[in-house]
Amino acid sequence: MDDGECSSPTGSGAGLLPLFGPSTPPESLEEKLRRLSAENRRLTGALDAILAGDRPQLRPLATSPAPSNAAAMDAGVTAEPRPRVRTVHARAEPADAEANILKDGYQWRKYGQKVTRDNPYPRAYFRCAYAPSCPVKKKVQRSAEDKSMLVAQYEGEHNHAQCVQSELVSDASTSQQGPSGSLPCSISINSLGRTITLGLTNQGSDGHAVVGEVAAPEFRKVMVDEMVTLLKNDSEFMESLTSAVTARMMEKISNRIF
DNA sequence: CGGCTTTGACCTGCGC
DNA sequence: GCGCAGGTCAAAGCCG
Ligand SMILES: [Zn+2]
Repeated sequence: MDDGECSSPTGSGAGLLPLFGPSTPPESLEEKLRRLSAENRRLTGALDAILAGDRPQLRPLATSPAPSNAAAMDAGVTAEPRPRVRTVHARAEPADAEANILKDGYQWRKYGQKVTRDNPYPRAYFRCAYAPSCPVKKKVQRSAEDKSMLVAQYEGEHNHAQCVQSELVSDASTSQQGPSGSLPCSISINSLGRTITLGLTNQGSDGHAVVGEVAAPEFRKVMVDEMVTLLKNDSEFMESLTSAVTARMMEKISNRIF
């Protein structure tokens, strides 16, 4: 194989937090909107705070096969191997998804492939092509439900640069985050953080109807706008979308990509 | 000829 | 101690 294009390792925090969920039975749309606005303001504040000062404090949320890294250590900044594990959900071309190839801009050397228990698709194990100087590893596996989605798990950080940053479309869909959203909505954020695509997938890999795309400078504003619009249309959908947006935002924040 | 994928074997942690 | 499941090794082979 050969490389060619590159992209940014859009790492994502491993945390999906149950922000919404508990109470939402009888609530006026207006009140809901106010609540969400407040929530958004809170998150914005948190974002600013985190962006202002470096705070590497992440929520150690375990997905399914949590690594044996306790990560409970703090202040110990010695020569810790930094077991940072980032999970990235990304869309891929059908051909790439079939071959478990995730274009992230780095050169990888495949060293194994196994079938896992709960996922019918095999999991591919990659190591960074820059032999042991760069100890980064990644596992790529197709999503069980959405066959066009690749779930990559990065471990470690690269110690070198890559060539070009290509557009890695990282996705967050409600199908993977808790019971709060069963609607098939999703949000995709370009790896450069320039554009945001809100989508409504139709249970399958092909039905990806783009709802809107916005530029980054108006990120928050448009996000709130979108929330309002969708709220007017369908509050349930909005809730799902909010969940997705929040998760994705937390991921972005965690990795300080902006 | 060199680097990389392929693929089954091997290793290891963990639960019973 | 055994078996399972996930992770890695390494021999063989493919391809430029
Ligand atoms: Zn690397």
